[in-house]
Amino acid sequence: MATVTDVADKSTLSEIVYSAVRTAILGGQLRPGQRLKVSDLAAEHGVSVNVVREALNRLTGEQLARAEPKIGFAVTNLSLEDLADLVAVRAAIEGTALRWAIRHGDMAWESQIVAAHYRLANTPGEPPALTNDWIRAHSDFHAQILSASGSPRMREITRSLSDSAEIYRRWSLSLAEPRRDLAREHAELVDATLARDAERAVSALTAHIEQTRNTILTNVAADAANGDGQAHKTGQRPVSRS
Amino acid sequence: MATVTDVADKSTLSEIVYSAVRTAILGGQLRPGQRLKVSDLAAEHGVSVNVVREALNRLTGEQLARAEPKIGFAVTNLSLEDLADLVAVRAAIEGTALRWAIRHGDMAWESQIVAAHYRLANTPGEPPALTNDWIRAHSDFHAQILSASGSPRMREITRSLSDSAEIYRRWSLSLAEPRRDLAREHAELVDATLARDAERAVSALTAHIEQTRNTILTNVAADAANGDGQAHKTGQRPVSRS
DNA sequence: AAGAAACAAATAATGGATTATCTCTTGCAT
DNA sequence: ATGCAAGAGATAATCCATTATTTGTTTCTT
Repeated sequence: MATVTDVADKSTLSEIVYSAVRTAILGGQLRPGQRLKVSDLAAEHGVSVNVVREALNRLTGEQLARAEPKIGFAVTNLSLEDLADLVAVRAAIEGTALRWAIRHGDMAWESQIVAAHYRLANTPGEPPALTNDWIRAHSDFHAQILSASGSPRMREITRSLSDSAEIYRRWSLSLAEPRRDLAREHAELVDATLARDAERAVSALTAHIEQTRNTILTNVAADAANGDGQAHKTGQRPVSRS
Repeated sequence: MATVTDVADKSTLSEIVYSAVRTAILGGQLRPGQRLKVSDLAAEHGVSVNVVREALNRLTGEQLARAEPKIGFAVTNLSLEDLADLVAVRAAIEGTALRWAIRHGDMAWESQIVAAHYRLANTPGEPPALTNDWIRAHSDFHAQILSASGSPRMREITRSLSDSAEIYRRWSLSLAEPRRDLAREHAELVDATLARDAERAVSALTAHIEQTRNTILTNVAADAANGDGQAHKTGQRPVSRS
């Protein structure tokens, strides 16, 4: 990580650290469950511990991190239960947002979808390679589709859910990726959305979201079958076995 | 506010301050848009500025407060646009949560609804009086109804939306309250929910939520008709007129 | 060998001082 | 009377030292 002094910015130091740590969490450099040591982060970013604590408290408010008194901070952990919950909630809420977008969206919105889909389809790095560029294009694609919901609060909620999904995707990065026609899934979603067919669009979105979960669950099962050796190799195992 | 040293607790000081400020925001003592002066809060709570800054950063992560670099923190502001958005989002998302609860809920859940409804119906302080006890009982009532959704994330999202609604309710506290049969609205919601009639229950919930908005909007219109004199009397006017 | 206790090292949490910036007030120019 | 600039006061943001607590290691006991 670049130290803060390398970055020309008008924000406070704590906002800079907040953004950097947030990016590191979403990007997988900071793993779910990983302890966030204030003094280490302060040294890395060249700031004092208070600045880091402020940033981590803000991430705690966003639930990307957890604060435990006297123990410190850690990246919020993953679990299979939470993944199932996330998928169900995403399908429901993003389905609603998509319906709203289809109802409210205009031509500009449609053109943004087409453009985002074009970018996604032409960005290398689709799973299992999974580059940062592809993840960003994928995120943007989904955000654009929901962007005409007309609801700032819905946008914030779906953004937060999408962030969580990204963390799960990052976590499964090191696992084998079953074959899957992502491009067809995306195209179907775009097609239904541009056709203003809410039922079909929501069905496509739901299937897409649930397929991602299935992919991760399949990977977890495969990982468990490989035994402890591989689990150790992939770092701290974030998924509860209870 | 009690100073921190008066409170016997195992939490960190910053968590104690976070809770106190959060309660003050939700309770209306800290008004929407109000500046949160770090040194004043530190003096009130008998802690250092760093502790307060940590607490305020966490509230910022939760969007109950906003941080503006070099300017400081303020309670998140209200607007008519946001109120409309909040109501639409609540109706949609709580409707989904209610459907899930009706699908998953058991006898224990039903008994909790009946109990919470009983408490609400027998707690004095219904609008326009609007006591803390009534607000708490009302909050609990709604939370219990959704509690069997089986989704921790849905619970968190609806809790956050409910908090926002409470701030809007608090803000409208000083305004006249049109007549409304709240008891009937609540009873209808309980009746439909216990009957496991999802359509009717969601319809009742939506109507209830939207009626609250209508109440607030009516109050705003009445307040505007009263002119600037009364606006000054009720303190800082939080609603944008743009 | 396993468990408990003692000790050392690392880390969390906080207070208070310092510096930078913003806000408010006063004085001057038009 | 109005607007702008300068100065004072208030506040935001950060640093660093200190204290308390947790974690890890070593030693002792059974």
